[in-house]
Formats: sequence, structure tokens, C-alpha cells
Amino acid sequence: MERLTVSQERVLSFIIACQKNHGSPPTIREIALHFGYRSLNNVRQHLRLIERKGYIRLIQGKARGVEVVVGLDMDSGGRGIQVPLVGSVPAGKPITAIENREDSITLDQNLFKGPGLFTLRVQGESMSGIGILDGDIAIIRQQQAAESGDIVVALIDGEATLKRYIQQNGSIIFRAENPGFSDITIPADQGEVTIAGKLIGIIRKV
Amino acid sequence: MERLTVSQERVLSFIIACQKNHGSPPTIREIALHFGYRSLNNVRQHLRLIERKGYIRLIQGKARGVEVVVGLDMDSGGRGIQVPLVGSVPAGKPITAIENREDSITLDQNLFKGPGLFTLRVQGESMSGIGILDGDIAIIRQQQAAESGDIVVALIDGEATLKRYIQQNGSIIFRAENPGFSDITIPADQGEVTIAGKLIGIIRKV
DNA sequence: TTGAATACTGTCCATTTGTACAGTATAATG
DNA sequence: CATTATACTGTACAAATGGACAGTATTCAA
Repeated sequence: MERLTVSQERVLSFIIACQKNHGSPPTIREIALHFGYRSLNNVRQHLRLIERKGYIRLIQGKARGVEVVVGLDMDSGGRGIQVPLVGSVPAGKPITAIENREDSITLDQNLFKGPGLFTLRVQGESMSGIGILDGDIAIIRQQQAAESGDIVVALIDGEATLKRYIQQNGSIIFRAENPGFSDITIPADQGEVTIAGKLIGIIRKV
Repeated sequence: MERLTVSQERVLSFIIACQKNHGSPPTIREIALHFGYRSLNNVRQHLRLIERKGYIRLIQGKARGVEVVVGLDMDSGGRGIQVPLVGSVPAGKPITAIENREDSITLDQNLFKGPGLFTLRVQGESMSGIGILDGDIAIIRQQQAAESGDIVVALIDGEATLKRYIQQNGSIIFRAENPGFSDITIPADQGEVTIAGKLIGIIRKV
């Protein structure tokens, strides 16, 4: 994991201290006040960089919308990483802005390394051909681009679906791994293809 | 301490759950949304009463300004549970005594509750018909008995295999969920059937 | 019956808070 | 030297949020 700068580390440890002491992370203004920063954007910049390095997750538009993903002291007992379980993925918005987070799930961080992980409950049997069943929890790494053959979370008609992503002479095909479902083909000229992330694992409770 | 009403207790436990899952308490609107209340004032009323009974403290004017003073039961453990990943399952010995543990894996303890959990790497395609593939990590709860229909880790000829356990007029059938594999039938009189545990989940890394 | 406590709906407003935009400064790097 | 990443200042705005006011309904006990 990429290392934090001194300033960034100070900010992160203040966030962690706030959570310990008050049960909730600080606002941007509270951080600025604590360090004597006169600019909010300075704090935002720090938060963005800390997020990009995978230590925290920013939730767009929410008050105190920062979740600490990885503490400073590392291992700290659990070898687990907490990732959000989202109910659905609305189009357009980045994953970090998803409102309807139901819960969070602990993953083994040796198995699934961050940042940008989230989980999604699989609906339907469209991927049953490769052993992904209705009700499974899909583990997704957030990314916009994908390679042909990847299983991705695609936003089609504003709805999030798990499909195999295939590039074929310019067109893009979203293929369900189930004979009962047909391909969704996006012609080469038609631009709008949104990918929310790539499947990197699943969890099933039987 | 004065007791909470049913509605108040529901609200408080939601607040605690939010703090556990997201690291910050919910806003009034998030509480209202979660319970389907159409009035914010209703939630505020609840919060005021919960505060007056001493369970929480409200910080005026601050977003997510609620501190939980006293939890409902506060198990407060880490949300991860570590369970061994065993390479093979020798007959006779209890799982806790297994020598050849390769590694340990962190599970979400909300999803998979102990005790007696261990994990096993699935070898072969014998259960691919129900979405359990070669290389998957099977999550097993240690138990000797099983009900007909359970997926179990059975010790057959000293080898651990994942099979569906079926009781049929006295006989026991271990069935692979794959047309290419045939049943293993243990006649009624032949006693020696050892079950190491029951499948309660899987994890796959793609 | 009366009254108090609880459980709600609905609307409006002021504050808190996140976010965007427009900059400056410094250090490291090629 | 130009470029990039980081570390800041300062202003403005829209959304999120808490808080107040005005009600209604139900339960429960006096």
C-alpha cells in the first residue's frame, strides 16, 4: 500500500481519534479548525489523496462522509478489511456516492486487497453458468475500464447487472453466462457504456 | 436505568448498527428513511426520549450529532473471525487438532457464526452443478451428524470429499452434484460413515 | 372522562456541511 | 527549464441536516 505523507498521516490519525472519542468522524471544517487550516479545500485535497491511497473511503454528499478502511497501525488484530455492501448501483454516480448501502462486510484482506472494493448482492440466475448464483455476494473492485473477458458490473439502462464484458471489432457485448439469457450488444458508435467495477470474487452463504 | 419502549429500542439498535458498519451514526433523515417514517419530528421525538432515559447524548446543531452512551448489549468484538484453512482432513482427529493448517482466513462473523468453523479448498468439479467450483474455499461447520440433503465433508476411504448427504431407507448416499460422477452408497448395515462437517458457505477468488 | 405519554404526519427555515472554482507556493523530477 | 505532486488560501453555492411549529391518533392510567 502506498505510503502517506506526513500531513496526510496527521489528518488520518485525527479522523481515527475522532471516531474513537466521539463515535463519528470529523467534518471537513472540524479538521481544518483542528489543524488551523484556513482553507477547506486544503482538507479536501488531503482527504482525496488519502482516499486514493486506499486508507479511507469518501461518501459523496454525506455529512461526516468518511469511512476509515485501513488504520495506521495496520494489522491491529483483525486481518479483515471492511467493504460496503450496496443494494443497487445507480447510474452516473461514483460508487463512493451510493446512498443505499445496507451493510458492510468483512473480507480476508489477504484474499481481497483494496482499495475500491465493494460488494453487491447478486440478483437472478444470469451468471449461474459459471457458478454465480442468485443471492451470492459479489466482490467488486471499482474501475471504469475492463478487458475483454472480464466479469463486470455494467450499468445498462440505469440498472446494475453482472455480465461478461466482450470487445468484438469495436462493439461491446455484455454476455450472461446462462443459455436462457441473450447478449446485450452496444454498437461501436454508441458511446454510453458505464462499467462500475470488475468481479474479483464471490461469497455464498448456503 | 429506565427502560426503552419497543420503538425506541429499534431506533437505538439501528444507530448502533450504523456506527458498527459505517463508523458514524445515522442522520435523522436516514433513520426516518430506514423505518419508513415520513416525519422527521417523529425521529427527533424518539431521540429526545432515548436521550432523556440516558442511552444517548445529542449534540446540538451537529450533523450526525448523536453519541451512544450505553449500548444495548455491546459485544463489541471485531467483525472478523479467523478460521483455519486446512489442507486435508485426517479421520478421527478433531478439527482443532489438525496439524497441517496452511493458513487462516478471516470471515465476516455476521455472515458465518462459530464455533467449530474451518475452511477447506475444494478440489475437483464434483459439485459444479450447484456452483461450487474447483479452487473455491468451502466454509464448514464441524459436526458429526447431518440431515438428508445437507452438503457435507465426508471422510470416505480416509479422504475428505464434499458431497450431498442423502438418507434413503437406511442406506446413506453421498451424491456428487455433477452428472459425470456417480453416487457412493453406504449400505445400512455397514456402520463406518464419518462426517467432518457441514457446508455453510463458500468463497471464491476469480 | 380526562389527561399525560407515546407515536406519528407535514411544512418551513437556519445552520451545517460538502463541493466546486480560482488561485499561490514549494519541493521533487526529468 | 518545464512538469508534476503536494500543500495551502479564499470565495461562493447547493445540498444535507438539525430544529421548530402545528397538528392527529393511540394507549394507558388516574
